[in-house]
Amino acid sequence: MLSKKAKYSLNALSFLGKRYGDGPVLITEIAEEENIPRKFLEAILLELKKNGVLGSKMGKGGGYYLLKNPEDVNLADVIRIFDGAIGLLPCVTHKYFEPCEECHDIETCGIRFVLKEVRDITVNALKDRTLADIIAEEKKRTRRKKRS
Amino acid sequence: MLSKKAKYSLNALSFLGKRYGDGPVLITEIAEEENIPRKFLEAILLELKKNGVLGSKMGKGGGYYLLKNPEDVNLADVIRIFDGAIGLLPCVTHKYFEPCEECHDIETCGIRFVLKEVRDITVNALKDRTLADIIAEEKKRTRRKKRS
DNA sequence: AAATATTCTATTAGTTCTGTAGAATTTAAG
DNA sequence: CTTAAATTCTACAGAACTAATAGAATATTT
Repeated sequence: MLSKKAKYSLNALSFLGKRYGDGPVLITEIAEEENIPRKFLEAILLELKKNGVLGSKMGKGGGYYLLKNPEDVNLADVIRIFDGAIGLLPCVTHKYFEPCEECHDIETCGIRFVLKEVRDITVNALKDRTLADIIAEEKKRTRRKKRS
Repeated sequence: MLSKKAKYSLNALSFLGKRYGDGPVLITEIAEEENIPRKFLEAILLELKKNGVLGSKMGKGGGYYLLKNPEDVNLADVIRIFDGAIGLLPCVTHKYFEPCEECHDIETCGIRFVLKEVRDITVNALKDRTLADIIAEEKKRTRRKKRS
């Protein structure tokens, strides 16, 4: 399961994705529109900035904005910022690698091998999907709903 | 990431899978062999029994044993027992379904649709893999290592 | 009856998660 | 150069969850 931070970050990024190229957007506006606690959102946006996803402008007329095109922001990268590794065990990740204490031999561990396959499948699925997909899907469904 | 309970359960089940058909195995033996805290393992095995994965026998000569063939125990079912839903959001699961509080409209939510796709991919990968795969992989790697 | 195991009930220390409060800093505009 | 409007930084706190332990109760075999 995603943490609230990771989930809220997807909400905020989708919102900023729709505004891509329009200049800074206020934290308050994002918070109100996406139903995210204002102060909590502050920390989230700051973290996204530190990780090179968002840019910001301080002072009057300031706010946050997406740095990259929505189709260049994949979900694996975003989720990892807040929730860390996507794999189910530390020993099947690259960045957060750590051997299990209880493991006899990491080289022959069957659990590790099988869960590594699962990790690769999931990570690839998340890497293949971007903010642009989320935005496009929402637009498609909204249109379809309005027509009926 | 898997909880310790889920991880330990895979260790214990792999161990019991190798003993499938040999009758009850002592908690203590599993705990020692798999480096799992004895008392903690008790709770895990009991949970696996309540979920129809293991059988047990009390008293002298008792212990735990796998009820089904290792190739009929898939990883999705095991993981769900301890860690609940595999999907990244409550709104993309069946059993643990719950709408997000912050969501405007669950029917048009793009995040939901995209993460539902990812969920299905991951769940299918876990359903396709069983205790038999873990055991076979471990044997293969142990043989290969011994030869060299 | 004794020995051996599982089963049940409670508890606890530590960590993480979600969220809040308030002060400090930066920027734009008048 | 002052004021208003923003982000940024530091600190904290309650709630929930995790990992693990302790001990008594129950069941089974010999």
